[in-house]
Amino acid sequence: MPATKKVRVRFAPSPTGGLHLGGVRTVLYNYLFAKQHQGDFILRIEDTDQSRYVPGAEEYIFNCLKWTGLEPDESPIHGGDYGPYRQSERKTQYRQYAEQLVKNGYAYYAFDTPEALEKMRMDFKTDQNPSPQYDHTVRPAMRNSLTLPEGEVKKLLDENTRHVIRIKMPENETVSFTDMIRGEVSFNTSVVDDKVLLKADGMPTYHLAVVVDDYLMQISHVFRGEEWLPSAPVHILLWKYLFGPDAMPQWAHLPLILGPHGKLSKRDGAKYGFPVFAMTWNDPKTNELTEGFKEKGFLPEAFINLLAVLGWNDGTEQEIFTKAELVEKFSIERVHSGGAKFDYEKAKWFNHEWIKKLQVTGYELQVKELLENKGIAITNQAQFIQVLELVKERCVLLTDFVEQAGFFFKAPEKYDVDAVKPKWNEAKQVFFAELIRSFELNSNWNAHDLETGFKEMAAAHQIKPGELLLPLRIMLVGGKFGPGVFHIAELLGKEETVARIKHFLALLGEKKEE
RNA sequence: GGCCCGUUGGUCAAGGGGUUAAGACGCAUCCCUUUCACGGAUGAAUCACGAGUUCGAUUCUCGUACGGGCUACCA
Repeated sequence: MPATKKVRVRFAPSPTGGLHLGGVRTVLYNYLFAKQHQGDFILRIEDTDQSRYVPGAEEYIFNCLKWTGLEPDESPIHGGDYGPYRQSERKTQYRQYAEQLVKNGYAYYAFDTPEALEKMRMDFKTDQNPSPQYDHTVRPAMRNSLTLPEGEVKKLLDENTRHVIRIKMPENETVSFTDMIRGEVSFNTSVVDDKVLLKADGMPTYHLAVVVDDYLMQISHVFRGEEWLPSAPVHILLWKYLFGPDAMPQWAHLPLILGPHGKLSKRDGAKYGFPVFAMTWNDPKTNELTEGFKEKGFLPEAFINLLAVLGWNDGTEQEIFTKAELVEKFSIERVHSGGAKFDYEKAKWFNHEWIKKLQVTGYELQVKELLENKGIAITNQAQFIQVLELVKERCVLLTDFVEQAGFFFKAPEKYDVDAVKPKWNEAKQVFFAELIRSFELNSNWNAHDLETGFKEMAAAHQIKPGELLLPLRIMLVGGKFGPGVFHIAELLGKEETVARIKHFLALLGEKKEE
């Protein structure tokens, strides 16, 4: 009996589409647990259902893991000693385990056609039992190696008749196990059906494949979504029959992340306007584009932070965690057992906190790209960094930088003239004309001196600074937003500041004449 | 329908027989800021229900209700 098995955990997605929040959180918890215990985190691709294969989905999953910084130690592309890491490439090894189960009386061949199964469901359907299962009560009525004479079974097998292998669930046994989150969970085998283990195409189903692969890959802990809880007894039994209970990993079934009406879905995201996928997913079949958290403007640091505390906390008031802190503090026992509704407002708050917290060099490249996509070119790198520093506390999403920082590098296209015009007068016109001259002669171009000079001049003209500040802001920014006006002027530089004032004055002149 | 899991403000949640039942998001009001944010202060809002155990239950037990998941040769 291994006293301390090396920690080896895995995330096992099937490559069928976008990677949603719940999936990323499962990755996160697995990753954190592995790193905390100096263990390995493995990515295994569960592509046993060829009918659901989606090209590009696997590569997409890798990209998501890369973006979130939760990269596996072993995977189809990272390699490792327990490969191959795609179940489709492991196909040949599953059959022997299924046959072994048959030989030992724990499983059987079933020759029922899809039509026969359909008929069974119709025949056994009652009001009390609207969806009959292939279980110990119906299997005597079906065509399988338990009901057919031995000779006929052999003949069918020899003729290569299409068949599956099903687990033979005990009629009345209690299967129980300790879930690291929920404590003891138990099931009566009489209500669990005879799950197919090996499909007619020779591929294993999830149930056989997870157990075999987790064994072969020496997985020590299985953390997966709560939706797997009902099939846990099948897996427990398979472990017992195949490898003995001592080899079995420890289990934890993670609570679901809920949308407004149940399990969070892509539909919820579309309907309520928030992303559900880590990164944008382009479905090659429908060509449908679903925006992800990355493209929406989330920082990976914020994304894993908000996911970590959706269902877990360390018992203190801390909410902002770095990845390193999470590795140190995470504990699977403190994960909630109840599902958590996803709150997009709070998610944005996390991102805002991270934008403020992080060095701007941590995301300047992405912001630059966003600006360039809007036709705003960055030429002065030093100025760019200063601008980001100045406006970052006003940005909740990375995409907000376009509005908050864009005007520094490209003059506004639209001006909120209406905010100025009604109160415009000759005195202000004179003031700004003089301001231009004064600015042009200025040799101390910094926010503080600019402000003092501006106020002195206002006093000389007997105009309250407040009445002049807003017009100046509109001239430089185009609207009523942004940091302090003189900080803006400082970063804009003398020439650009003067040019924008002149331009706006000219604009005002035109409008006046209308 | 059956099985399983769950239930502390609108949301995330701490707490686990005796508490003024933390904190965060969001919301409201005020302060700061002659813009918008940040920040600060204050406020409204919670233990699903019913029994039982107990001197005392939000906390333990049992029911009920509600929510969710599963019920495929999908994962």
